[in-house]
Amino acid sequence: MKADVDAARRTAPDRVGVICQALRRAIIERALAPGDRLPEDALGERFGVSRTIARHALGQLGSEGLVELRRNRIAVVATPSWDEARDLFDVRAGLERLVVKRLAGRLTRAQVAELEEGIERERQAKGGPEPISIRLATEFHIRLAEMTGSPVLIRYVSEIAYRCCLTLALFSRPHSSDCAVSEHLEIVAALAGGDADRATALMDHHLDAVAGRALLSEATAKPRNIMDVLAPYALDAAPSKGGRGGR
Amino acid sequence: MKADVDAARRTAPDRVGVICQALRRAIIERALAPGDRLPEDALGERFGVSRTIARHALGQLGSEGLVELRRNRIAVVATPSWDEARDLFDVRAGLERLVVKRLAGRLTRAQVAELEEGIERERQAKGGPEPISIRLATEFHIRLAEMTGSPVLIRYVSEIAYRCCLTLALFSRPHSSDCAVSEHLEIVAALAGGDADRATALMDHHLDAVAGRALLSEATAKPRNIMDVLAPYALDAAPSKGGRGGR
DNA sequence: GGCGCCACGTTTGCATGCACTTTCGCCATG
DNA sequence: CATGGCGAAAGTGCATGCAAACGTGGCGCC
Repeated sequence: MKADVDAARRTAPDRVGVICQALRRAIIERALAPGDRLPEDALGERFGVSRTIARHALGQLGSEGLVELRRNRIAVVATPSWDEARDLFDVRAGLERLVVKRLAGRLTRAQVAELEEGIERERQAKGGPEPISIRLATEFHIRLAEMTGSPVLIRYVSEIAYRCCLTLALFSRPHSSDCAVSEHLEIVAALAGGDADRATALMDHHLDAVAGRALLSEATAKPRNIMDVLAPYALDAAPSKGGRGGR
Repeated sequence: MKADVDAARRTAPDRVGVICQALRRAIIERALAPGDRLPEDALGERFGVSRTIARHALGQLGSEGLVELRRNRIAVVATPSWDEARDLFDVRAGLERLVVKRLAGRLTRAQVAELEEGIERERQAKGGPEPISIRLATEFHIRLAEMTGSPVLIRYVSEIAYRCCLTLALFSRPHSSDCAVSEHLEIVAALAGGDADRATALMDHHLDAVAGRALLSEATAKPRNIMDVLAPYALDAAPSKGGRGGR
């Protein structure tokens, strides 16, 4: 019955999902940069699982476009070309238009509050480390998608948002997410006000602006020890050191 | 370089992909119906591979939403609910609008010919077995997406088109794809003529019509999920526990 | 006769092992 | 000094083995 379900949940760690999420986070916060190598066994060792699991996780991320898988070769964090980046942002704009269309005038007071709270966190993080800002900004868009209640939309927007982060890591200049806060606020205001046209226009402009800021120059990749970078992300996933990790 | 790539291709059977494609086709042609069980070892035996590969393929299809994976349980072909079906068609319309917007007025003569040739095949198959018609109609939409040259769009449209086939298998009445041929022709004509507005309108109408024919009402649906069938009967019999399982 | 429990077969979860491929350092050669 | 080939090391591709979990049939108990 209920207890059995709970027991099943407790004994169902879904380690593949945990690793995927950890890697996604690492990518979104730029701990992992495009081109970084992700060998199966190093990954497995880091997360305390066998290659089988690590391999599965890589397969998943590969199908999401975050990781490049080539046969007989080490998986690497995807390195989108400039064209792909433009394409990504373009499709993303289309998808997020769908999101705001569904949301305009339909947000509950609680949802608006939740969004504004998130934006407040963005504002507070503005002075702090850039990766956090990027993560928070991305989470805003994903939270928006989640509020549509459409599983497909949620999946696609999340996926493409992560991939866009990847392109930002490649092409953007340092202070590229400055105005995101006010733009996010405006979008929420338009949504709360039920002005669908204004909301879509704002969202379009917002993404255009992000893409414009992002796709101007080309940055240089900086090689380093990827597995060390992963350490903090492995902490709440690996069985080592009993450090319980919520989430 | 080119030679290396070719060599890699030759020695790269990519059996996971082969199995995925086979299953996708089986689903699209209704050889596999929602709820059908897909045990790993049966699959592996059928395709001459080990469970490892079959498992990988199932994971892939699971992330595409074609297969339902529950921990420690046999994978089954996905059984979308009526709400999910509506959502699917809605998002699909949005995506395909993006496709026609990109394509309007940009199709080469060869591409138009290719599309019309495909539609001709659809017309010829009209008298034949229904699964073939469905497959051809779906391939039209996928081919359209492919012509955008946008990998993301291609992936999303393909995926969602396959999933829509699944909902058709569940909810549609026998002769539901009759008018698809003429509607497809009109869309191609509008695209070739460069009339983006008309093309999007036609595509909207087309998908609306397909969804309408398919999803007429919840009442006409013929759900195969026995538990769902029983739900109304359980209402005055069961104590409470309206809890729909899963996910 | 109905109900609950247990034990068995089936199926998945995961790790490991082996074969094959790629990569890279090293040495011989021009 | 540059270069080309070779061999070891590293890494992936895949199958198989074992343990745990699920579902089911049978049995005993009420």
